[in-house]
Amino acid sequence: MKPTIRDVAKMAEVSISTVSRVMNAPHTVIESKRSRVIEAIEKLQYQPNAFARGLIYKKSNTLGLLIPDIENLYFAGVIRGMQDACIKLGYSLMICNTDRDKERMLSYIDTFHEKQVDGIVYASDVLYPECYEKLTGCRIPFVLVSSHSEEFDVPSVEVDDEKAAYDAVKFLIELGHTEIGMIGFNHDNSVSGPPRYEGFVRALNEAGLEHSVEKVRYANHRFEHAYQAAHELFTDYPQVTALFCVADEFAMGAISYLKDRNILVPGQVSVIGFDNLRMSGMYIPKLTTIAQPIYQLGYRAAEKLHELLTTGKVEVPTEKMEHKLIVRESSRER
Amino acid sequence: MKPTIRDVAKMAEVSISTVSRVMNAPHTVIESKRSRVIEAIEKLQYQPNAFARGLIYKKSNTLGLLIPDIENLYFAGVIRGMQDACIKLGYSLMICNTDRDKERMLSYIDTFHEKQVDGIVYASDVLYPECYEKLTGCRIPFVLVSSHSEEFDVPSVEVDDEKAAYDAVKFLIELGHTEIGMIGFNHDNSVSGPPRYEGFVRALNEAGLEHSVEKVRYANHRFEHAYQAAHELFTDYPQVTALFCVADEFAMGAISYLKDRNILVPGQVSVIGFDNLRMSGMYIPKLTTIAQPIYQLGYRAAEKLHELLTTGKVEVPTEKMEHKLIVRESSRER
DNA sequence: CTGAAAGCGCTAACAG
DNA sequence: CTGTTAGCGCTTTCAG
Repeated sequence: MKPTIRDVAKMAEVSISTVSRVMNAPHTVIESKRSRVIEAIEKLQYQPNAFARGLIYKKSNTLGLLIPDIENLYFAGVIRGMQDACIKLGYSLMICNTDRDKERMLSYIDTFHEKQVDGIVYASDVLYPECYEKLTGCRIPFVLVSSHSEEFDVPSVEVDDEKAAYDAVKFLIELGHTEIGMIGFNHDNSVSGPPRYEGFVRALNEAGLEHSVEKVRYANHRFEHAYQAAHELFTDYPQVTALFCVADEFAMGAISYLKDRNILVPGQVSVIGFDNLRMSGMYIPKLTTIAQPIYQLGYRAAEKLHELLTTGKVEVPTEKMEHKLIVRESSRER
Repeated sequence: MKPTIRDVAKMAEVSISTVSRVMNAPHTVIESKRSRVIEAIEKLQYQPNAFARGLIYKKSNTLGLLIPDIENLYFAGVIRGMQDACIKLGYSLMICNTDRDKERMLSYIDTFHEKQVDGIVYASDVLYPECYEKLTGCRIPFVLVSSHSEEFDVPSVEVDDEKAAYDAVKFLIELGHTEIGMIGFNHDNSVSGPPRYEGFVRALNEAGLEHSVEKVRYANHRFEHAYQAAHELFTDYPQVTALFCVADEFAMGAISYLKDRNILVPGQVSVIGFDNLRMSGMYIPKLTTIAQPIYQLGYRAAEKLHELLTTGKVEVPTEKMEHKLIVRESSRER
């Protein structure tokens, strides 16, 4: 059996409250006893039982994270940021992969509830009403990252998707391109899909390139789908010379397709991505992209949740972080 | 306040033991009361408190995972497998990113201990004696994945690294290459580093290519380092025409270097990787590689840990899973 | 079939 | 400064 506070007390020949005190308010216990207790703790490798503590404090010092796909480099970066923030703030982290499946989310929320996580970061997925209801029903505080909600009033951290997409497309236009295509996220199961499309449209309109508005195909978060989407797009519009992809993974899928078709990037087609994944500078060609502060997004989300947990509210409920254009090799003047 | 068993009991007008019974042994309570209780549970959105339960059962139904780098696609795949197994087996998962830092591991083990995880999967890192001591001191059962230990007797799941490396290099040799280089893991902080090097050497020796044995450079798990390692290797041995990389990420880094130097892959140099990451088929050129059953490795590790937890031992303590050569575009006959 | 009561490991008054 | 004691929310005998 694992040693309990009683074992420590016995070994140190003090009462259990004294042991408890050396753990929670060391200076209130006389040196002689304190050192005996500390010694006993070390000898027994004693660790206070988090269940018993949780029962009293009604806190688990654990945060839950609901994330669509851990195998996506974007989310892996977010997790890393969150985890570092959690270390700083004293939380453990429970990560759940939702696969964008609503049932799975709902069931994970139940688990989180049962395990008494102190709060949840809800990443990227659209905030389904059912999830919102359940979360508020359980009274679990939560924040959104890489997402936001029009319907509900929930703190969030993200980039300005519309503006970022606009900047990307504007860059392509300034390069002299007039036939511009896009590979976007489906609008029905993504929250950044619509604003990124709007940014695309705004840049086009501003440049009088309305005719390109229809050169859009949608893909489902993984590069295989982007490969396929690129195939459809270039079959329908072979005249396209520049492509805006709403994710670096899509850019890689599209470039892979173009390569298979022997179309040169950036020789014949310029491609710009979105995210600036860890590997984007290593792709061939190196990806021009809109960088998101991925790590910081995760970090800030955890901080925000912590703020909500400790003060009951957040100063800046919806926060937009800066994006940045990074020009590398996959784009070129027309 | 979250509702407790008392609230449910009150609403259903029964005692708390009856409520407890409908949750744990529904058939032992009469239908009329049972339905009242169930109704109350739903109305209150009641979830039993895992702390209280844990205190009694001395189980958390939570597994811990110690992983070097969540941003590495390889580990992301392992996690995915583990998580699916955990769902099947009824565990939650607590993932911690060690960054290969021993202090960090030790501190995470303390956290796991305190949170009373039922068991731990220790991924890939070398099993430091300090960690082993602590883990056994805490009496937390654990298994290794993508790793093993010579020193200690711990269950493990991995591939046969020596054989896999041998197969990779043999493939290169059969392609007619005689000047073969390698980019490996440092031997001092990786467990698969040495066996993969040995496989390389064995294949070379078997073919009478001993002169290539020294054409090795080491890199530190990320492609930037592999890029640098490739630089050093090709500066010292420009005659190399085939390269064995012990990770796909290394292969990407090396190819990226070669590309920057205008050396064609596979035209002038053939490259073979290791892992078969999710993105390896999307790289340019598509990577020839040794596939590991990444997802299954994670899945099996969780199953093995579960076996250890429930039966107290494992049937097959050290398990090797099958690897497989996948030929794509980055390799070619000499 | 059901309720009362003990107790899991710990903390927090409360006396001394 | 320190020991005793009453719970935290739940499960589990033990009577009835």
